[in-house]
Amino acid sequence: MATAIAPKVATLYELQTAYLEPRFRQLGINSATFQMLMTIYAAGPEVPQAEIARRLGISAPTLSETVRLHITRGLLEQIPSVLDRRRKSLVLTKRAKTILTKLLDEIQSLEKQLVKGLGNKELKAAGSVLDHCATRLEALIANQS
Amino acid sequence: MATAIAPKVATLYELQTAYLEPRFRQLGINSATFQMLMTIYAAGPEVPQAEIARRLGISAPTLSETVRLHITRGLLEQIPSVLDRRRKSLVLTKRAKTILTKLLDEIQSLEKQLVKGLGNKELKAAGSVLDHCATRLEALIANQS
DNA sequence: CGTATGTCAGAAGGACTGACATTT
DNA sequence: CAAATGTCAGTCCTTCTGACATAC
Repeated sequence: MATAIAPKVATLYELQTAYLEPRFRQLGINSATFQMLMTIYAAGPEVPQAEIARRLGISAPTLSETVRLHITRGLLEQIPSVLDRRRKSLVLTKRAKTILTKLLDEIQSLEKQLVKGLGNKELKAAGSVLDHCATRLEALIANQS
Repeated sequence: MATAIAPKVATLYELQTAYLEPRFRQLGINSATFQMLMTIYAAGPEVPQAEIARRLGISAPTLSETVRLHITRGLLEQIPSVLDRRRKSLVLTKRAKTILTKLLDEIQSLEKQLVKGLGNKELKAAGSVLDHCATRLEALIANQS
């Protein structure tokens, strides 16, 4: 069991967080904000808040509160939907997009640093193993919830 | 960049958490408690709370409060140290050790499920890649803090 | 009418900083 | 006396659940 994957993944994840967190803070956000902005951006404006909350794994009131906070910070806009007047479209401001771009650059830079010194072949092999594990786990979680 | 490691690590870590969290809860604890108990157990009784707090990355008052909480839950004992009367030794109760044993079993079971269907060779190779990345990142973080 | 959407109100958990008594 | 150890007090942030108005 010297080659156990799970603890190594946990360790590496924590290191990644430790590396990225100061960079997030320098841009005035934290990783929760980053995740929310990414999710909203990926979802597009017609996905209702309830669905965004579900994807983020938080409650609707929590997202509501967080959205309000980020509107005052100039990162989000909330526009009444024309399709369904109960809904409010969430849109990233220009400033939010700029921040997101910089963070994605940071993540790409992290990746480059990570794999420096590794061959393309072993990288691909490791990626396959991680994908395999993720697929196995997804199935496990789905089968018992 | 189709083989980027960092996001795969993040995904797998989140899946691991999603898998383990219900098992933690079933035993009446959360992952923060698990980490604390593991750290205390690994440190032994003569390591002062201040050092435990440092290893956990939390402040001394926070640990103090958490310790108090876990004493009332019957998971920790706090014994005045004979070496230094300022210090208080932290010791896991029998119940805490039982819970920890069960959780370590769960983690081992997770690992077995994860790697099912993978060869020993590719597992070892993937482990090496993860170790390599962790080492690189540790160096990066150390060099700029 | 029943359901979906977003928000308000109140409460709980977990973390921090600053001040402090005790011991080294 | 200065430093280390653990704790108290007060505060902040984040999240939750339950209740609610509005729209479908």
